[in-house]
Amino acid sequence: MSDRPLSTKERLVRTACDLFRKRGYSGVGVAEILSEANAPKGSLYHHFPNGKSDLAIAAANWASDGMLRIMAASFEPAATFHDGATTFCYKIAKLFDLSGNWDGCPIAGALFDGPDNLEFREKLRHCYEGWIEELAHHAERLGAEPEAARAQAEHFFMLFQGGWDLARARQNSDVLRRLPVPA
Amino acid sequence: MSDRPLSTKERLVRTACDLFRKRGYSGVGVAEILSEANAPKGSLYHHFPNGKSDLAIAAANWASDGMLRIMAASFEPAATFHDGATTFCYKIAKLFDLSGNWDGCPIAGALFDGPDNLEFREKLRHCYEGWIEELAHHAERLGAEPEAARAQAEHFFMLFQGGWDLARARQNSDVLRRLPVPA
DNA sequence: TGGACACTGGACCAATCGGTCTATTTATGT
DNA sequence: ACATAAATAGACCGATTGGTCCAGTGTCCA
Repeated sequence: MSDRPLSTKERLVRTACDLFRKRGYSGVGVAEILSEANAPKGSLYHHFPNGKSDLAIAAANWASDGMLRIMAASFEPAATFHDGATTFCYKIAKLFDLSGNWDGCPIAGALFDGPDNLEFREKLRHCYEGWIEELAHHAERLGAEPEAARAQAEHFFMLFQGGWDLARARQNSDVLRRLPVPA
Repeated sequence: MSDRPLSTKERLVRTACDLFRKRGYSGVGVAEILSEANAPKGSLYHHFPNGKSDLAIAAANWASDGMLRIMAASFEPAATFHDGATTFCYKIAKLFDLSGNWDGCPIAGALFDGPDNLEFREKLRHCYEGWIEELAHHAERLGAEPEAARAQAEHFFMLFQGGWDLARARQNSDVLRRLPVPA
């Protein structure tokens, strides 16, 4: 929570992430990112030689790291996977509310309408797999067999992603809070 | 399965739907839709006076109706909700494979990076709620209490949407086929 | 045969797209 | 103080964006 002013590069990554989450990769122009971040065009192409797509990857990685931290903070103190999942959903729902009920998953926002570059998609897919691995790690730590842990992780991942979609469509996070209901 | 040639309007709706599912609303230009559909610009603005956004709504509605038909075909012969859900997932996975492993949900493709027009989003949200209602209807018909049926429907909807996302990220439909696992 | 209307074809438009390039300012190390 | 590099500032570019407009074509009914 430091208040030190952000560097231009950091500002670019953060605002790009915000905007991509709201309107997707193709839905946001570089001009808008630059004006929102108060940065000139030269800076963007200095820090990210490949321009928009580099920026999108940096934004996704930054957001992915943040997501992994939220996961860790939710699951580490939890007694069961279900408890951790519940905490996690509440945290995400809270952030969703703060964002004005419109921020989507930072990976999906870039992955599904980004450039049809294979390497690009592979990088973002890797973020997803990282989330699932983190979930599986906690599931295993909390008692599940390796194979079952992975299944549990994937299952929760999908439920959570779909819940995010529905919350976005409704502009209402309630559904996220009711997510990990015991069957 | 009739082979009668499609009208220009139908061709526009179908190709727009296909393209939006692959690359999202902003990711596809009208020029590309027109060339893919072999239609001149005049036809588009004749059939859809508001242009791209009208076309997107028509495409989403058309796809939504198709989805409802697949749901009906999957759940009507089913003995339990779980059976119907399994059939449904297999059908969607099959279509996903046929599409080249990249077609996303037709509603999400337009909803999440379409124009920030309120009416537009409301129309697409309505499609989602229609799917959930259809699922809830079958859940109730197959024995669930109304409230439980609705919860079951929403739960499956989210799981399914998230599964679709993951299948897309991996370009592999396997995860869809394993979806409605018994807890 | 002629008028009405649905539809097609495509030229044309201002605005925006992502990106390049160079000049200038700011920091850094000696 | 000076040299070197990092970073900023923004003019400029061709291509593409969604959209408008109108002349032409086809079709159907009077």
